Amino acid sequence: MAKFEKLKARIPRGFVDRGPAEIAATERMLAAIRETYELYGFEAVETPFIEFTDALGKFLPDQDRPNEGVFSFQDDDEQWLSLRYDLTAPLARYVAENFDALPKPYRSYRAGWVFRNEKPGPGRFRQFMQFDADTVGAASVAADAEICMMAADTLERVGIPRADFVIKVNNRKVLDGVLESIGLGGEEAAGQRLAVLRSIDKLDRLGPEGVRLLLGEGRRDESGDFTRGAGLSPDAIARVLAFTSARRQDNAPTAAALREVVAGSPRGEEGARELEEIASLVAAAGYEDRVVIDPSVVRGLEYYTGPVYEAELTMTVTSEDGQPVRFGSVGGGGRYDGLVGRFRSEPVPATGFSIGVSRLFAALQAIGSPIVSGAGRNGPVVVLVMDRSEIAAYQRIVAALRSAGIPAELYLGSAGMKAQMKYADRRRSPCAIIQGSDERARAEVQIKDLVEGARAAAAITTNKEWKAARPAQFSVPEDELVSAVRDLLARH
RNA sequence: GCCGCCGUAGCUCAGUUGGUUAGAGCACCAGAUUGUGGAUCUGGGGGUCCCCCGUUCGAGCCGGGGCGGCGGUACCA
Repeated sequence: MAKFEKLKARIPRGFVDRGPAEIAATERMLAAIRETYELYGFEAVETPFIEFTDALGKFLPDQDRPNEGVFSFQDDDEQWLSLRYDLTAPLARYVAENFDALPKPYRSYRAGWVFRNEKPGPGRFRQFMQFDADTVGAASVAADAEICMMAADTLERVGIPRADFVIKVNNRKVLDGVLESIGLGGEEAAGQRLAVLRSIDKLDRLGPEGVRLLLGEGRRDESGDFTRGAGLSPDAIARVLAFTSARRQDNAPTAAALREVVAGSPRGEEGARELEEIASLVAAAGYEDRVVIDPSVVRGLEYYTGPVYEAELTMTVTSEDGQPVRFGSVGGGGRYDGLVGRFRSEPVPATGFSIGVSRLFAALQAIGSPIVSGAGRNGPVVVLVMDRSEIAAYQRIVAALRSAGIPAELYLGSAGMKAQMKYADRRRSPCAIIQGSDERARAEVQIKDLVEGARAAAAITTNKEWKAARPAQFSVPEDELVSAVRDLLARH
């Protein structure tokens, strides 16, 4: 009866639990990213998970669908609050609110969880972590170039070889120039412009032919679903596709080709000039092999106003089931000159970059980067309980280990010795401490080296032998316990 | 949102044309060993066969609806 009323233990979809191994590995990766950002002179800042909904640039939720895309709720004074869905909008709020107190340009980084109320997919969750760095108050493309180079350094620092990634750079102004040239310049074409940008954004997944369909009439996918196209003429489609494939062997010829494509559009020409400048800064610093102008990069977000970047992993890895897997983008960013200005009367230029922590982590695991695949840490030394009446004595042993800085715990369960050994094994304990009445009478303790013991077990076949051998177990006087354990830890 | 595939033990799955009390491997627990993690052997716990309705003498299996998972696609401020 009561059985059927039990709550079912389950996690909401799009959310995941993480165990100690993954947490430790992620911490190592985050530390490497942080070191790189700090090397470039960025400083930490932290903002809360929750902001006023309007500060995030989101329209207020309406009655029918209060959580469309973002998790939102009303405070007791009726004001709408939301869980942040990226780290950029909260930064803009922070900078605007503390404008006078911050040095300009303001260079800051932050890592944190963000939330999106969307359908989860492979590698897409409703809670995930981003690690951002932004420069606020610098209009110069030198700031953009620096962010790109830092992104490259970061990927290298976490263990991705130079040959296996590329930081792609494009410029929204150039895109605008192209759109202008095919007659999509005016206000009334805004919707169509967006459709074109979205189509281009799918180049890596659908290829030029898929994008051609999306730019024109529309496309039917394998599942039979139909996506309406942008409705461009064949001529306009050809121009857009020509633009996206304008990438050349090196940055200089690519920039020259782009300048040609946007000739006549002042905004487009400005964008091309900016890309040329970024290219020369990148070349001067020796990053021209990793930071590459690529006109196919768009980035879906509307708030970008100038250069946009995307960090892409180029290597293929074979997955568990033998399928080749491409990782693609693990981060991106761009210039968003209008975002802080929403809160202030004067315009505030800003540019920044965001790493998708979970995706980068998955990629690092797949390529076996030592930063995430290093052997799991040892657990604590486990002190076994042989006589329940002697708990105080065991507690003294644990305390002695702890005060020597050695992680240790008293077994607090109720099982017998065999189960306690299994417990220690499962905790990845380096050793177990055993003191029964015999040892106590002699003021000794047994130390069982579980790491060495596991090694010895391989050669033992019968249980009788195993028991008789008591591999890797030795006895020491109580007052030598700490130094003996310390020696043991030093060996493993 | 739309399209497709799939829901049987903690996990991976088997389950005959609809027919008694639904199985296996792994995992878990215990014993063989008053006090020793592996291996081996023996035993044990664990299932509203996703849910509801229907067809039937009888449903894990057939039909309808729902829910959930996975994949694709769209959206992603």
